Amino acid sequence: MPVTVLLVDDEPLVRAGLRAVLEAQPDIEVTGEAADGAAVIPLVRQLRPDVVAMDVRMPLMDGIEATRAVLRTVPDPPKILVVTTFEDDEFVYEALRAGADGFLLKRARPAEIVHAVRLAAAGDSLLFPASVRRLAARYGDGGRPARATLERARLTEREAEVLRLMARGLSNAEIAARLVVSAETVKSHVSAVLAKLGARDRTQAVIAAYESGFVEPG
Amino acid sequence: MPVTVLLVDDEPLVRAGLRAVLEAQPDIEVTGEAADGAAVIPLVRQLRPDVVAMDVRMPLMDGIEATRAVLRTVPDPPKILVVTTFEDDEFVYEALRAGADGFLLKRARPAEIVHAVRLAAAGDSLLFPASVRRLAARYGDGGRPARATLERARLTEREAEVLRLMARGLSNAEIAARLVVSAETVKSHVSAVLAKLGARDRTQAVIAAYESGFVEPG
DNA sequence: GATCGTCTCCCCCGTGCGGGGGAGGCCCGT
DNA sequence: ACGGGCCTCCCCCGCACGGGGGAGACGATC
Repeated sequence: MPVTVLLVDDEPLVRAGLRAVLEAQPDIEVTGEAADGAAVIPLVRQLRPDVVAMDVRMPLMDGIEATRAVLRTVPDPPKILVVTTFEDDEFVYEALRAGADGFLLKRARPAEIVHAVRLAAAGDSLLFPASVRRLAARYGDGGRPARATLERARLTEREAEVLRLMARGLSNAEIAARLVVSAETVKSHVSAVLAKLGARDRTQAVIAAYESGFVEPG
Repeated sequence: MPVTVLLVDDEPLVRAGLRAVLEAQPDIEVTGEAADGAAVIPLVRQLRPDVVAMDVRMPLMDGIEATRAVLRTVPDPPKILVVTTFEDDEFVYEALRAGADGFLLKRARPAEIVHAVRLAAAGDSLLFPASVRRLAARYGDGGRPARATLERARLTEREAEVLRLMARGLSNAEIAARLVVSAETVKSHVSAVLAKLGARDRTQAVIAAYESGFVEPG
């Protein structure tokens, strides 16, 4: 049986885009749409979708409020994916606390969006971008347990941290300042990252980070 | 024969939405897509669409610049509809001055979007929302540039080519070999790219390329 | 004709980067 | 208790990188 999805966004164009992307998949079915969070609860009760794609910024009731409302009042609630334009740490944490299961970045490629919906439907809540995991780890009780392991590479924790900062354009000196270690230490980590990724320089490493999904655009 | 449309927006989701809305019409055909204004001119020359749906906010080259560039360099140019999220007076007036033929508001209903495209294709340029006419009336014949628009990243053909190769991890020497020019020439282009993108080094430039959709993962 | 933008090539020069090698402290697991 | 990752820091060194200049050739535009 297919994964059923409810779309909640005040912009018809975004709804149309999500519908087009999702309905291209044989195993995903968009069973309803809503233009505001205020309309979500009755629709969820009626349609009982597996996943709700929820915009954050809506006129009457925003996505955070609506997420809280659904999770508070609906028994056996659907997975909720928050649709965002930017990775805003502030509101990402709000959504996390409200109980959202993941994010759909508007900048993401269709395949990634489809993937996120499938993951959410399967109960897998590992689809948070890096910033969310950082926040979840930092704030602790935010909701889901934080994911520490990154199986994508055999990078150590520290090396992954360094790679993330490299992928944000920081120099070795800036990374050192950020991590409060010496520049020599950063150089060691960078060299290790390059060796493990088979990259010749930091640029190739960053490319690998993007291509592997280790970091995501947006 | 159908109305042909080129979609230019850095968000794949918006492109998918426009495509879904427009292709539902038998007399409208989406013949191409681009993720940044920098890619528009060659595409317009190649596809010769009737209408271009142009986003305003794009990383490398914004919709205003791209609109100017198209109208300045392409003979018998297409009608250009600027896609906006909000009715931003600033953008609206800039777009107007750049020569845009109309607007597509993301909040608009599909029928209105379709209507706007048909009107534009028919050469009717009366499809500005009320705010635009207000502005046009207020500023009259335009006694201002006012805000000196800082030169946005407007990459030349060659620079874009170099950036693409940078984003594939090539060194200056390798790019030189690929393009059959000297390494000095490549250095010149790289410096120009860095300056235009506001990047400090090639790594930051590559990051910008990914974040803007100028290159895409996978 | 003059001007502008683009592409091409060259110089010097400082430095950030990355390789190679080594080393001490720490917490694991066996 | 011992080895093995991991993180940390240090040395030397070569070089690609990038900035700041300048300049000639070509085409398009004015």
